[in-house]
Amino acid sequence: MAERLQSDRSTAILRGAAKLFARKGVRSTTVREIADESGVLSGTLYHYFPSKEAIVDEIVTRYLDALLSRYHRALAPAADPRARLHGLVVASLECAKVFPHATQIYQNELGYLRQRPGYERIKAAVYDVQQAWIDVIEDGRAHGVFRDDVPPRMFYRLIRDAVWLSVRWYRPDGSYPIDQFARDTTSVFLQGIGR
Amino acid sequence: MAERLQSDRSTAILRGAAKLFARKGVRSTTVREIADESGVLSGTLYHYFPSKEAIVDEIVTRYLDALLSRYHRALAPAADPRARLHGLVVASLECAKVFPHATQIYQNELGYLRQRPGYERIKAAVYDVQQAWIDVIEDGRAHGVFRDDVPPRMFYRLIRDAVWLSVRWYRPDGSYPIDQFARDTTSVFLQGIGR
DNA sequence: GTCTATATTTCGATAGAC
DNA sequence: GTCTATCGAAATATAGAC
Repeated sequence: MAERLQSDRSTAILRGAAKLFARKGVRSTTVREIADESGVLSGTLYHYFPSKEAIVDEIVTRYLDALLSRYHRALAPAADPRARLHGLVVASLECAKVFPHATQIYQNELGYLRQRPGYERIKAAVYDVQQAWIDVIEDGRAHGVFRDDVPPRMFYRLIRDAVWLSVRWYRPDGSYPIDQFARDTTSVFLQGIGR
Repeated sequence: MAERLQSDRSTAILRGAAKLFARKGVRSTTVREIADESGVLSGTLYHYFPSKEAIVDEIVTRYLDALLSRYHRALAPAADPRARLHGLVVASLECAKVFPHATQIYQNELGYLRQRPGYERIKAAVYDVQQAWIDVIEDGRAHGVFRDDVPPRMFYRLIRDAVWLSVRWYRPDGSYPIDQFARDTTSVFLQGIGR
């Protein structure tokens, strides 16, 4: 049997914590609840993580790494700004499907994380995510395929919020599969930004 | 000098609490912090409100009342679905300008409020807000001015999230005034949903 | 490596003087 | 009506047995 890179306990704790953080918020979730959800007792948590905050940081950091990795894969092959924008939407939604809880934590608790020591560690990743969108939008304007009467940052924020917040209500199922959802989202925004 | 309908202390507490709730979340805000922000000491809070939760309820209830009032004024005169959709966007953004903190609390903490006793009081108002958007969108489809290849609830959620979350980053100023912002938002979504 | 038991801190809320 | 002082509950984190 192959060795695991990470102990099962550690990942179980991260999973359980992410589920609760997403549902109730970081501050409203107690370490005892995390322990219950993970199948251990509260003291055991501190064998794997130095604090509750360290668990949040680990969840968000892993999520951002996965997101940026998908962005790079999605952006490389496509040259057309419209295809690249679609690629970012699909990559974000696929990442939200794999990490639904981390996605929700990221967009719900970013303001809270920002004013805490240790935010520097994830600050760069947050910036890179934003810049990926801005680059595509400005490129589309430069090539004349996106309208230029709306500020790029404005459009970025509109589509970002719409895509990110979908984790609050969208649940993939047979009647409305994720690829259809991604097509609809891109369709509305591409038509909205197009000229 | 005219009598005030509400004591200055009470409104000061509501203002201070809303500011902190919006920035840090309800659960992360302590009653002592609310007292500091409001210029009183913690014991005094309980002369005006029975609990911290009661303060949240009051903030959200007042906000929803103001929002629905604006919706009714905005929807009455316009018959065209496009004009009515624009009216909802403008009404929401104007309300967000007057009550920026309450707007943020509403969209950040609704999940938290939902699972608390006393949610029944605001449940109806939340439903009315949603229904106002759905009605306009379905009306636009029926009249053939909105595209019919995207589910109405899907479109409602896209535009709702984009409009509501603007309070996280949009601050009205001279270089990008609120009416321009409202026109841009409506423009993108109307072009996105149009056919 | 996991648990039991508990130390320590912080929070919401209350009591009572003024 | 406001403040001082504090209670009791709940939370994070630690100590130490096994």
